[in-house]
Amino acid sequence: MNLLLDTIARYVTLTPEEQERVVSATEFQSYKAKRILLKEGEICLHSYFVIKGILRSYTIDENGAEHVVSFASPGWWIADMYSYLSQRPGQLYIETNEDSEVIMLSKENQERLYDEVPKMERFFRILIENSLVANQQRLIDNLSFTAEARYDKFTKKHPDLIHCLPQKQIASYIGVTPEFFSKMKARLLKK
Amino acid sequence: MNLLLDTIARYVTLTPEEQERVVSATEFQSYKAKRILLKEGEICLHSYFVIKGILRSYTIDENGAEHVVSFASPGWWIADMYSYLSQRPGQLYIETNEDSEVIMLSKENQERLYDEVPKMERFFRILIENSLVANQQRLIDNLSFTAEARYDKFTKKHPDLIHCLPQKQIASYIGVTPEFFSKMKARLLKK
DNA sequence: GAATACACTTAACCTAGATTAAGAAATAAA
DNA sequence: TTTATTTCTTAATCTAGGTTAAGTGTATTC
Repeated sequence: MNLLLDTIARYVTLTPEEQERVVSATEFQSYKAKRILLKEGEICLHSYFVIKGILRSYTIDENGAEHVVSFASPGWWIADMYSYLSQRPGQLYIETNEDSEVIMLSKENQERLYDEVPKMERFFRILIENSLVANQQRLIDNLSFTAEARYDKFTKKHPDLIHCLPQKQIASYIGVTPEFFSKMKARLLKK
Repeated sequence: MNLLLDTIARYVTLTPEEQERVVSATEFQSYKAKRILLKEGEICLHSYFVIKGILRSYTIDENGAEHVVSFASPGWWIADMYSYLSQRPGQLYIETNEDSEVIMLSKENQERLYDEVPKMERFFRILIENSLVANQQRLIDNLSFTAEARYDKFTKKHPDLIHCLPQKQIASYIGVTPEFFSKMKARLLKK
């Protein structure tokens, strides 16, 4: 449970009472591997802060192809932001990759927290700023780099994830098919 | 000058004194068409709220190709978010498309505003949430849709912009070359 | 521990979109 | 009004990455 408070402490300083309010606004939960927490068309009622394991979010397009939107390892949040913020049906799936533990925060409780503990509004503001920057960078990378360069960037940025994710998920994240990814990897080994 | 206060009023309610603080934290500026406000390698000192005209942000990749990251028409903000938030050299250019008027807000003044007028922290939090959602959607669209579908979405989402942007900028925004864009448009006309 | 499903590889062939090049239209500049 | 500069179009050719298909691990299930 401390991972959350430690993460918050990196951005804002909470009093013990404020920490208590944060804790009581959240809910602990653990899930088996391959458990789907959210499906397309559902409303994303919680955002998840990962304590243990790995979650991922993805869409399935009209041809049935899966596109990974994000991975979340311990210390990171995951949600269908559109659906969570608007409380309307979204397009994302959220699924555990392995046995996982999360802390759940509902939209209501988050809004209540903003009023009770204004520092939490700052905390989340900064978190979202960081997501926005990362996301924008990923967009730029997709527009201007080759698949090989994107893979290279991914391995450097997430050296830990490389080993515990199935290749097809990495392929999907960088935006290529598993077949092409496999071919590309073989090509890279020859160098 | 009222466009800014009106926009803010859509999300939070400010007292007259708070409005005054907002106004005095900002600075008005007008620019001729094709004026570059920010270059790659520079620090983005301000974020710009557009009153009149159109601005755009873009990167230039290693092959010299331009990639439009965003357009801003009246009522919208634009900045190199990475550089603005971190106050480090960024990779984006920001340029006026036409004669334009903007309201400028520096990072310092924005942070001061957060403390003086906490509602402004909420305002910007919501704004950034919206950007994040839009940006994530654009990423998904790039991964799962064809260029034609992305163009179609763009025309529906920004019917106003279609007519006042050079085609090559629209092509760049949706992620294709001007030549392919031209071919695609001709193809669409035949239907 | 056989059976089934799933992840990964390889290879032949295919296509959306890129590149190159050259001309036509439109803007701007002089 | 002419000249330059930039934008847009068209067409031929090329390529990064997709598709299809078949085969080889490797988990998972019963």
